[in-house]
Amino acid sequence: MLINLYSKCGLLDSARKVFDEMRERSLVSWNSMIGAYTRNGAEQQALSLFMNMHRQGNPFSEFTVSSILCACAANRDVVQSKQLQAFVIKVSMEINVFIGTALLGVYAKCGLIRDASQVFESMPEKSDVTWSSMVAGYVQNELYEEALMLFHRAQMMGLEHNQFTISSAICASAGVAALIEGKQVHAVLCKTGFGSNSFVASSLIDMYAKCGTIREAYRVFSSMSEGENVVLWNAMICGFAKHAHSTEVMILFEKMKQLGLQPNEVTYISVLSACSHMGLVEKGKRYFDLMIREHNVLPSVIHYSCMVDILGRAGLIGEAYDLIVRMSFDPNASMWGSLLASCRNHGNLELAEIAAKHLFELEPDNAGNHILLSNIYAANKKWDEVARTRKFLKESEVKKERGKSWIEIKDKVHSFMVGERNHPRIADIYFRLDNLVEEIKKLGYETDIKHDLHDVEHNRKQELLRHHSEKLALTFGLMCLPPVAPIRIMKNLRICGDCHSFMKLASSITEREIIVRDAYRFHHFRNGCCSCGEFW
DNA sequence: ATAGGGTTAG
Repeated sequence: MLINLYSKCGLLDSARKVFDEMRERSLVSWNSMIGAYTRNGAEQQALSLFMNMHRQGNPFSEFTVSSILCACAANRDVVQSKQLQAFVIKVSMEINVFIGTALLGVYAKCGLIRDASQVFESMPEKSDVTWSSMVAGYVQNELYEEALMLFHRAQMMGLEHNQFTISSAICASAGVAALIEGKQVHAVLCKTGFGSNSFVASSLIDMYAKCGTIREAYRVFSSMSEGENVVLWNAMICGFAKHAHSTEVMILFEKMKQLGLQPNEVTYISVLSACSHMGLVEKGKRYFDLMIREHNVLPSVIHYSCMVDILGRAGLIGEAYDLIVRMSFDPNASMWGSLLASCRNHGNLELAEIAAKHLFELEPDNAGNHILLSNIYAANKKWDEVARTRKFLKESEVKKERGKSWIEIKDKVHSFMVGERNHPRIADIYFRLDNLVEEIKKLGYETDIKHDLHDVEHNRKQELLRHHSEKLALTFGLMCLPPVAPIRIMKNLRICGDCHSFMKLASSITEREIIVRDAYRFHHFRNGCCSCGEFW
């Protein structure tokens, strides 16, 4: 059929011309044309053609409805997806596998994951696509644990995994940053032979990088033929950037250009963020220029955000502010946040107040911004302002997110929070941590309270800082892991300066490699030094 | 004949 031939080549206009010139149109002709629009990203045309079809009194089938559901998924419209389900039930099509699968996909894409899972569980017949759609749906909604549970459930039912379920499960492992899960899925993958699939491989690279095992990520990358897939390269470059391996970022970037691969907007995000983490101002400016002039990539708000970060961290705060004002986008919270942090590090009160004013509007519930500004006031000895912030925070509902760290030991994840004593071996952990602190003090370490953002009294502050969650996780790692194993700790917030100094000294005194992933990136501590070179 | 999954991003 000509319509399908044209639509497979992406020639929608030609397909439509054939459709319009047909003297008689069967149900299949209508379905083919609607499907052609849906598959080629022309969802609105698919919908309006369906309206025409319906208005002219033509009958429709399950084929028509599943295409329409797929077209509507792109709209991510909550009300519309509910209406669609009502429609599906009205025309008694809910037991069709294709329709059920498409419907759960629509719900998942709208964020209605409970509805998606209800559709999934109530389907009398499920195909492999139904299973992979549901696993993917959980991943899209950041419910990684549930995605992995469903993946394992499929396996236990004796269903065979395909590249779709596997790549989603790998993404889920990356999402929880749990190496043990990721390795399990990788083992499943090895038995299937989908390892050369680029979707699978790029999520695998990303997973290993996010789990703190950058060498393993590189091994996967090297095992792939040097094809022309930009996403594979982006995943690897991004991994190196997260791990502060900026030399490797630059090398891979040059190598991909040599191979004739065009870096795209994602490549440049990683390259620029590598520059920002390493304090490479001139290089950053050069790449920003190269991106526009040589690779025709229009800088997005994210690229500008990276540049603001590069300039601000280097102390060029005025220049960073000018860039925010000059660009044609509305500045976002992360940009103002980056500027505010730079103002604190380089002591610029005037721009700090401007950045904070915007942040308070954009993120009224983020207590961290208020505390950051208050710290800047304190550094400038503006005690009235400090007291005002303190009072505001006490009276308002805004709370700082609590620090949490976790570590994988064998097949279990152990998590720690300041002030919480839920862990079965907590007394022992505190005892050993206090000993470690005493040892490290002999090397000249002093608890440094200026890094702490808690709004509490000073002596209490010192006590909390002493037991920050990453220190608890480290102590537990030292207690449980074999002497040569690197200690990998994950943390939900940015690591504070005190813990950073602490980790450096701890890596030297214990002769261990310590890897801490904070909210932004990885720090590799070894022999008293950190890979971030104090830029973070 | 015509239908429903998956990758990288501050």
